[in-house]
Amino acid sequence: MFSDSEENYLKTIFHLERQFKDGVSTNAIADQMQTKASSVTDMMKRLSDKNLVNYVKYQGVTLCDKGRIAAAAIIRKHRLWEVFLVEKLDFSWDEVHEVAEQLEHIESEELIDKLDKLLNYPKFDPHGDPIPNKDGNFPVRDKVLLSDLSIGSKGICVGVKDTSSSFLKYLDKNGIALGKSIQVLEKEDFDHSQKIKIENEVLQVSQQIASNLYIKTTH
Amino acid sequence: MFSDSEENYLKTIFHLERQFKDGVSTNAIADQMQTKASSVTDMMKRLSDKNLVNYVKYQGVTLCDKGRIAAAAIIRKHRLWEVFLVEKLDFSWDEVHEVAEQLEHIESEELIDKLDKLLNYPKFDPHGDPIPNKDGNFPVRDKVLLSDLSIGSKGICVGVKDTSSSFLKYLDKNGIALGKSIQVLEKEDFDHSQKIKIENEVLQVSQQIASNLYIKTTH
DNA sequence: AAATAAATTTAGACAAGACTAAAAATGTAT
DNA sequence: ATACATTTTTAGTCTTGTCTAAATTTATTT
Ligand SMILES: [Mn+2]
Ligand SMILES: [Mn+2]
Ligand SMILES: [Mn+2]
Ligand SMILES: [Mn+2]
Repeated sequence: MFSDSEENYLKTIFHLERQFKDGVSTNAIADQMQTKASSVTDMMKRLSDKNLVNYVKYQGVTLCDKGRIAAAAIIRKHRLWEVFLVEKLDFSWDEVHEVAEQLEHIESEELIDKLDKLLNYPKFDPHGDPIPNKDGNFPVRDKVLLSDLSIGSKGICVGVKDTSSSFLKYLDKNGIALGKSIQVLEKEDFDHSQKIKIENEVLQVSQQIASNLYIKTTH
Repeated sequence: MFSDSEENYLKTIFHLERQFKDGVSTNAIADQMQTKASSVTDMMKRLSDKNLVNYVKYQGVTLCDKGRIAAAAIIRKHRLWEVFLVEKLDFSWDEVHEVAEQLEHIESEELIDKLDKLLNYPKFDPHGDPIPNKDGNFPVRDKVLLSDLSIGSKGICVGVKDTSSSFLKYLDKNGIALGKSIQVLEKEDFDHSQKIKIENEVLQVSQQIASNLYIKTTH
């Protein structure tokens, strides 16, 4: 249907649209995709010709419905493959992204349906990110950054904002994983570090850590 | 490492080398890949520059060691993915080829190792074709075409020569599957059709069928 | 051995995607 | 409002992979 390159552009625009609701700049896309703005301009013209994006010179780009549906399908594939890699092949959550970047471009509706079934229709990927259904709708889940919780709050770890390998490995090393219970014990005014309890372990985490971990509060 | 296109050429040459031991013609490659001989010539020059094939103008092409190893790796991936699709995702053996054609180009040593492990290190794919190991060595198994067996011979179905969907569906419909026992009951001189026993069912098959089914004889 | 047929390569063109350098548009500071 | 800086687009080039048509080489006949 679409080339790998086109799919990567669509996906990137989809993600950047949250941040830049009234039009994504070619530079923003170029930065994200490690390419040049001139290359982006070329591609925007092509995607526009195919009615996948609304592109007005000098005014950035937004996805058309057709483009948004295509983007959601790619994200669905990416995240389902990530679940597969972690659940079935014992990859760790910091290793799956690169491979999923390739697998997301495999074209086969039936393959994805069967993969979805094998994985028991997961709603979230290994990083806690929502997996859209076949219609492109994303499941929603209340979540808040650990850094925004007040002392005493309890919850469950449900996602990460930063998905870099170094952050994920830090979490592994310190026994923080999705699904584990968490409680804020203390907050330090000076550097915004926190003392937290993960399951039954007490741990001190910096502001940088706390602002990249999503929690679903339990009350 | 190599582009999808380069990999497809290498794989095709590998397969055609059995048939044309002393050099595969550009036309043979073009026919197989549904492309034009002139495109093949272009690619042969590129592959030759990369020391993947030996190419002499007008004299056909053979794989270099480097090219043969690369080809085996691609075939390994293709066949492992086919096993995965059938064993884990319940694809039928006539549906897997197209998808495997795409999956074989995914680049990740670790992915294939882990897939191999998940599948319990299979030696043969759903069509009975051998899966090379990491070093590029293919397991061997004695097999002979059903059409070459004499009356009374017994064996096990171990592979198919024709992997077309129509042939595989015919086998499904008539209860012929890899692993099942088979015995030749009668052979008709006139049209070379045979009466065979599959497990406990008796069946009449044409020469065309018999010459596309591989049997491992049991005595 | 020359003539003809078939296979193969070359020449020239095209599309997708990407890059660099230059031009044009937009935004900001005086 | 004008000058300067930044962003974005355009123009021109390159690589990969493909094609058609023409030229060349090899194979087959007479
Ligand atoms: Mn990812
Ligand atoms: Mn993810
Ligand atoms: Mn196959
Ligand atoms: Mn196969």
